[in-house]
Amino acid sequence: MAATPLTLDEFDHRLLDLMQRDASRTLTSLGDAVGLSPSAVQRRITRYRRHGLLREVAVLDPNALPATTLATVWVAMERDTLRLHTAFRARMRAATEVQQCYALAGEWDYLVILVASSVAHYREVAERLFVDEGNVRRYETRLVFDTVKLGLNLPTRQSPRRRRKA
Amino acid sequence: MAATPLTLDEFDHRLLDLMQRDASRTLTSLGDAVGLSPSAVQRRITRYRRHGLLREVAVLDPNALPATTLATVWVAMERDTLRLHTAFRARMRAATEVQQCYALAGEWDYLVILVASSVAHYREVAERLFVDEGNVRRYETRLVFDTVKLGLNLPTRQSPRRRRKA
DNA sequence: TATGAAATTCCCTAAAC
DNA sequence: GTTTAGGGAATTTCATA
Repeated sequence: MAATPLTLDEFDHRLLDLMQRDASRTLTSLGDAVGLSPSAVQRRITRYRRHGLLREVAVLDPNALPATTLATVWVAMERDTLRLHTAFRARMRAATEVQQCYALAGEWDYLVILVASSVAHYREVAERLFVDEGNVRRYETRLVFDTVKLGLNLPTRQSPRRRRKA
Repeated sequence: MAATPLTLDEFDHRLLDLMQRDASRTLTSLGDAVGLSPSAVQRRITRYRRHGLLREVAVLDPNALPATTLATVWVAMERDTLRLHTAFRARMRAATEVQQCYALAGEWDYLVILVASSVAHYREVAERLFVDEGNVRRYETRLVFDTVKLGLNLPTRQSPRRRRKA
């Protein structure tokens, strides 16, 4: 999916940066910020969407929601079979409680970030996701007691922006 | 911030669920989905925003972006001083390379998810965030080589939805 | 092949009920 | 909560460099 190159110019970088912070801005406001007409902005955004580069979502503040239990889990698989990994990944993608899942290099195969409505609910989910299927050799849970920062902003440039001072 | 209770009814739960998946839907479309008029939907969304519960952001597909290096870092602090923790958290929130930061229970104090444009860039960032300040006792990095799932969807209900079968 | 300006349509927003 | 009406934004069309 989304194997298209899609060349980005400076306008694109600035637009994507702005939209990752706030996707509710109007085309006019975005255009003013980058020096483009609303039409031009809209055409570019349409292109991002068509290429599967961009989607818009609502982000909720976990602290405004009562009884939200977050947990981080590192997972080591039993064997390195492609089949087992594929099944595991499908399970992660399908589970609504899984917020994020990353394949890692090193001692642990995966990092999973889970959300549940209580610790009891978390145990239930962990049992279902990591024990019942039998592919998991070992997993370790660390409960989150505070979310310090929450976002998904990605840099769109190849190199970090130059700073005045190193 | 956002210490308001804010009672949610079934309409709210369904709306928040839909918007976490796709925030670009129109009020009419959302209203049709939950059985409410566009105006009613709009009033509710306005309320979410006023309470700081909801914001809208654009999410980019990391696989559509070349040269995106993701890394997970667990961090143990030198001492348990409130002052040191506060400073650390402020640094995490300020750094654009930090996608997420969670305070953990157990052996490690924090889990940080970082994004950089290259491994070299990552090293530079890690040096700046975890070494230069001197509050960090130990940190361990695991590079991400594949993003299996990426989202921030939170359940808004106290209990998980009942299933037909346990 | 990109742009910006104008016209149209549609949606958001705020009334009144 | 819904229906209504008005203003504003998104989208299309068009002329242009």
